[in-house]
Amino acid sequence: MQFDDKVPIYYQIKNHIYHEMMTGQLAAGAKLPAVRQLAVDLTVNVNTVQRALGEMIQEGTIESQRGKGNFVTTDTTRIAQLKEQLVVEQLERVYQQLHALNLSDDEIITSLKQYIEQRGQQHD
Amino acid sequence: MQFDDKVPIYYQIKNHIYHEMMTGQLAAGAKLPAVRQLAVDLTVNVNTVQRALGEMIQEGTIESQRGKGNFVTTDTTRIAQLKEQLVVEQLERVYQQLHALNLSDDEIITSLKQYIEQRGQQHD
DNA sequence: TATAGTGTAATAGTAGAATAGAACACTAGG
DNA sequence: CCTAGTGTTCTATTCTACTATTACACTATA
Repeated sequence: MQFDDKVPIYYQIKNHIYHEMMTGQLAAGAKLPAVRQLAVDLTVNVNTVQRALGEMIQEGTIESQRGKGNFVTTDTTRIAQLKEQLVVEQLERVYQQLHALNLSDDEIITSLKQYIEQRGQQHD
Repeated sequence: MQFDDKVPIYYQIKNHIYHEMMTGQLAAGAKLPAVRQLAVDLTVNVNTVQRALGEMIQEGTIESQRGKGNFVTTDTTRIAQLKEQLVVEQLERVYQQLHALNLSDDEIITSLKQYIEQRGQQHD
């Protein structure tokens, strides 16, 4: 896996797993790959995986069963809340950053629209 | 100054200075505060300031004059390009992140609009 | 020419992230 | 009961960001 060295790997692993949860690759109640397998897949150490999972267990995002494995919570409401929270965090950050670059509210929206339009022409 | 411990301080200092350049607090050709003063203002070590400035000097964003000080480049085209680049970087990142959370192009734009609208009602 | 203000560089030490490796605890199935 | 698969924990080590401190190089000016 590709990592941005500007941000801790364990943090990026959390986002990676969130991604799979939100896209349905990891449905509610699903069993995650074994920590040692995850470590291999992500080309990362087991302890780093464990650190990421540890935080997600604290959050209630996943549930750990010793000897069995780690499982996505079956609480779909919890997952929906999590998604909303993650989206808002992203929006807050980009808004703050673009505002700091002196873009007005309208300019922020417009520039995003333009970016997506141009992107649509070139890719996908 | 407030720092996010998920990203290197020297990196956040660069953004801080970019911010002041884009908002005109640091106009083209303007002299930056002395590195030791910046260190005090940002409650950070001189070497950390120097690391941030060093990268900006490499970029051509600021110019260093030994014994005199550091100055914002007078090349306004360069500054405009930099701003465009920084904006696009932010857009790319938020697009990728929200896309990873399974939001469609339209949902991304809509959610940003909603966020800004709600924000406008509560703040400022 | 002396001094204060500036950028630059080097050293040494601290803390946190990440790694490697081993050991321990629990579960399921033969 | 044994074994394989699982999560959990611990120690030691490496690397990088950051800090603290000092010294050096250059500029302007009194």
